[in-house]
Amino acid sequence: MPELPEVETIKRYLNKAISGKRIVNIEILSKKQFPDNPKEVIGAKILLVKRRAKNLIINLSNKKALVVHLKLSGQLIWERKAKIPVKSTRVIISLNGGKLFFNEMRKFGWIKILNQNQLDLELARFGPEPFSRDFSIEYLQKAFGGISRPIKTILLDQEKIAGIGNIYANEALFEAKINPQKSANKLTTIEIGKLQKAILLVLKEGIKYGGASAADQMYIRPDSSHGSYQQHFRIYQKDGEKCRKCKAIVKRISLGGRGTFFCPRCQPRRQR
DNA sequence: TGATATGTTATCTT
DNA sequence: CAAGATAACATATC
Repeated sequence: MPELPEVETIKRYLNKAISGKRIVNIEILSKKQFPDNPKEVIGAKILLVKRRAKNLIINLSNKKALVVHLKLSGQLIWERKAKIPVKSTRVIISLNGGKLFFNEMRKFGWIKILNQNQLDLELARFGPEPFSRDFSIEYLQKAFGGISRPIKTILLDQEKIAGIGNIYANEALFEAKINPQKSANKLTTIEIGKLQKAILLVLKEGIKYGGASAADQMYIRPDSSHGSYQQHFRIYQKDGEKCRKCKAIVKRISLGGRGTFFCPRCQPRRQR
C-alpha cells in the first residue's frame, strides 16, 4: 500500500515524466473518485509534482492543484503510447504526449481540484514530515506525552507524523526494538531517539528500493515496474518465521485493526 | 461463503 | 468534551 516511500517514488518519477506538459482532457470513469469539474484544469500546464504525507500534489499553471490520494490500492501509470484502460481504471488524464491512468481497485482513493487556500487547509492538519527539521526528538516527546494508546497506532496517526503506514511502522519499531503495544507515553527518551532514527532509516531504505510491491499489494511505479523493498522487510509479514536478529519466532497480532508484526524477544513487553 | 486486509474518516463509547 | 475504539467504505483474496 502506498506510504511515504511509495508516494515519494511516484512523485520523483512523475516530476521527470510530466512536468511542463499540458492537460488536454480528463476522462472520469468513477465520479465518486473525481468529484470536481475537470473543466477547471483543462488547458493548464503541470508545473511541479510534490508530496505531503501520502498525498501527491500536482501544481498547475492556473494556480490550482490536482491532489491525489492513492489510499489502499491506487496506482498512477504514465503511458506515452495509446493504451486502453484496465478494469480498475477510474480516471484518465490526457496530456500532450501521453496519458496518466489513475487505477484503483477498491475505490477509496480520489483526485481533487483545489485552489491555494483549499490546499493549505487540506494539508494543515498533517504532522511534520519525517525528513523535515520539525521531526525532532523534542517534538516526538511532546507528541507522545499524555497518550496512553499503543505507540504503533500513534505512528500511523497522520496528524502526529506524516506519511508512515503499516509497513514502515512495523519496520521502524522492530529496528528500534520497541514493542508495538507499549503506551506512547511510556517510551523513554532513549527509545524515542532510537525510534526517530529508525523511522528515518526505514523510510530512506524504502525510497532507495523504489517502494514495496509485495504479492498482495497493488503498488507499482508509474512505468508499471515493481519496487523491491519487500525483499528487505525485517519483520512485516514475517509471522511464523525466525527473527533475523535472534531466531525467535515472529508473532502477529492485531492492533487497532491492523496487522502488527514483532519479535517477542527483540521487542519485549517490558525492559530487561 | 464469509472472514480478512487495508488508510482514512465518521461515528459511537467511555 | 476529549480520548479511544470501532464501523464504514470497496473489493479481491484466502
